[in-house]
Amino acid sequence: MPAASSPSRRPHSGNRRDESARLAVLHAADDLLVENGFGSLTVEAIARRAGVAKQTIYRWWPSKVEILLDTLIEDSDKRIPVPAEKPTAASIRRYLRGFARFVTRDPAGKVLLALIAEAQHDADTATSFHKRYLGPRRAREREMLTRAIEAGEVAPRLGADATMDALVGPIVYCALTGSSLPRGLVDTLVDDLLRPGTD
Amino acid sequence: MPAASSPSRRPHSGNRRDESARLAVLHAADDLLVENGFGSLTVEAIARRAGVAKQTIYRWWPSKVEILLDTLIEDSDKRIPVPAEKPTAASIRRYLRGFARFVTRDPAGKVLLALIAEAQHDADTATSFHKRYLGPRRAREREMLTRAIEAGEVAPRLGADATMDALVGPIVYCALTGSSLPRGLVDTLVDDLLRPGTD
Amino acid sequence: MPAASSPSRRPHSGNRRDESARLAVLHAADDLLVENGFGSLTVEAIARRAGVAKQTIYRWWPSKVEILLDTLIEDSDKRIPVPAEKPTAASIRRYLRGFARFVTRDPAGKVLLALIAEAQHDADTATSFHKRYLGPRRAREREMLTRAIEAGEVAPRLGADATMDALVGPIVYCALTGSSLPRGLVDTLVDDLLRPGTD
Amino acid sequence: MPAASSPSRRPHSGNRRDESARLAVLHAADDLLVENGFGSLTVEAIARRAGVAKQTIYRWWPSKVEILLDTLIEDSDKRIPVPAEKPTAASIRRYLRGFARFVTRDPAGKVLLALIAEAQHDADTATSFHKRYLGPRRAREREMLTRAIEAGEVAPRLGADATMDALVGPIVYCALTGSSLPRGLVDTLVDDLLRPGTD
DNA sequence: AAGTAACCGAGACGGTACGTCATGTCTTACT
DNA sequence: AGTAAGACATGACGTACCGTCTCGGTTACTT
Repeated sequence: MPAASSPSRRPHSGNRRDESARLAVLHAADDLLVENGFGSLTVEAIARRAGVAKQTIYRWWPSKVEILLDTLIEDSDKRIPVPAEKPTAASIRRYLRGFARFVTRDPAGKVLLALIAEAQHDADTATSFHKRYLGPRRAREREMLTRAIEAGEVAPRLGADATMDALVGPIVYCALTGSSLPRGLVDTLVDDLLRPGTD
Repeated sequence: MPAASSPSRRPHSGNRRDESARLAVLHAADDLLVENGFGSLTVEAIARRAGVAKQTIYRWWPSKVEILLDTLIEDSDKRIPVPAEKPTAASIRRYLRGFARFVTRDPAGKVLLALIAEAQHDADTATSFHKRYLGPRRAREREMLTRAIEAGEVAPRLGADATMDALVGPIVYCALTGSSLPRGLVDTLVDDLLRPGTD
Repeated sequence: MPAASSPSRRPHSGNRRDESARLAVLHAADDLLVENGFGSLTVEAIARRAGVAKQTIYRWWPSKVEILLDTLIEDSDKRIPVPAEKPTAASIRRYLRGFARFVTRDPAGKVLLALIAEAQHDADTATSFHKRYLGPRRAREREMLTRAIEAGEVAPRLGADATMDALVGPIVYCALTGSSLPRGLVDTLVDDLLRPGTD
Repeated sequence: MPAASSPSRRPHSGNRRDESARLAVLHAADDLLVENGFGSLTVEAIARRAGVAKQTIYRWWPSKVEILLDTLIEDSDKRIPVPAEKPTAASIRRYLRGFARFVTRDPAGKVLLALIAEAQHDADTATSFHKRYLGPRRAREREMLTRAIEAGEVAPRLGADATMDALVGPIVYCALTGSSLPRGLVDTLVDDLLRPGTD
């Protein structure tokens, strides 16, 4: 064996940002959050787990919250995209069920809960969370619902935003309190609040 | 009588627990939470603000979370008692409006949000929060709703617990996301989910 | 078993100083010093061990050092009294051998070493130690030596105080450094420094 | 030249140990010991005085005793080196006088006394003190004396170690008890115990 | 081909807060 | 009045992370 490689070293790319380091940080943060909870999620632990220097984290992310936001945005775009084309009552119901599964059973859902929580503790987190995640997502949800209303698919008594809150709120609340989602909750909410089709 | 009292000293009561110290801690914690948020709520700051030794805090509370739980329990028993006698559709509506006001406008409501949040970050907090606050409160809410159902005041399609989650969830969710509660949300929820009388 | 007494309780006497408490404190301090060293000798530990309230200690002794001084004075008067009547070269030699044994092997000797040590760390200890122990003892030793010189028993080249320092110093130094006393050290010191009888 | 140097900032050296921090700690410890005594020498005070974070101290020293040992070793190598080459009766006398001055008058000598004292209170200190300071120093002193004996410069009746104890003991003892060293003590000890030349 | 610039792991640094321990003062209730 | 019990304010302990900094070393773009 020549001098070619030190044994267990991830080689980095030199001049440009090291994509493998970025991914390692994202995954380390996610894993640690799921394993030990946000409370013991520290930048030093992420760096250790990712095999990355602390400074590499601080170079690219202003705080651990932004790391989690990055993972959350990627994951929720992948797992629970907001239906965009021609939404029907059925597709909304499907979306809410997907959201409920994401938030109660998917490890990635823990990140969302943790960020909602941290936003209570820290104003910067709240700002970032709204600007980067919640705002855009709500906009797409509102559009989905508005189109459905215009198409006559659903006819809620409340405005689009308030209706989404009334639908999503119980799901998030159950997830936050650790209660398993009661059977039929999503369906009943959809039936009672969207009054699909008729009155 | 010359040396009767040294001027600026809160005398403590000796062998028994100092009630004034207990209250000072509770209020200091509450004030600091409202002023600076949970993120910068430290035991040292509480002790400073309360004019109390750190050890006095650790003697009586295992963590700052338990301090907040104490204030929350006292405050919410005072401000938003669960109606006990002969609940009607109207009293339930009134209770939910009170709860919404508590959680969105009352400083003491911040404590509830902070504890829901911290329960996401720390398992011990979750346990304590459920055992000492959420469990008992939910039990009383369930009883309230069950009695109203038995009395024919309301007729929800879901079970008592699920119905409470569907009613309370949106309120808490709006508070957590900092959105102001949409006009008419509580009323619509009551109307659509409790189906008072029949349909 | 009458109703007279709770089982393992030393009853206290009410109005006058409780002699049994005094002795319990003295013995507890001594025992703890020998068992764990001065470093972990605390007033609270003494109180626990003696089965006595902390305040009872503070009422009668200004510090733990004074407790140790009390035990040291009683013990060294008992174990290594300074020969008073008609001192001879032989009785001085015997005294020094006794002192050496006390300081290297007797548990009570540990108290002397601890107080010499603590006197380096704390000025009040130094003052108290000199006033209550070292001063009086040195006075008696000087008198012993002076009488022996006047009687022609010994003829040191140095003054009485300096000679005692030269005799006692090596013994204490060996004890402090934990070295076992070299064979023949005391005898050689006596022979070489006191030049008994002749020149 | 505007940004040439930020004025009052001790820049630290990055990856490697900061030598100026090391020295600041050493001097702070030394100064505080001399000013206030070992009793009020705390790690926090050292850190404050040195302008250093407490953790920087704990990173490099396991306890304040080791800090003092470092200063003692450096200082006594500088101030009272053990004569190595061809020791004579005169050089031994000179060494003892230097040692006496060090221990009674030099501020650095206080460190030696404090460590001898602390070794009585704490077993770890005793171990460290012997291994790092007393052992090596005694070895060099023994060698000095052995060579002088072999060269016929001196002829003590005791072994080399015991003789050194008999010479050094009184000096240390006087320093510990705060008595000023009696005039002629060192000379008389040398004369009577080393019996230089003949008998 | 040599020089430069941006990235990387490593880790020391000054800080803040943690939760624990001992201090010496104080009050209560009992004997 | 002396005592056991124990709460209290104070302050040091040693630990864990924070976010900033500098070090050497490694590519990959210049020139």
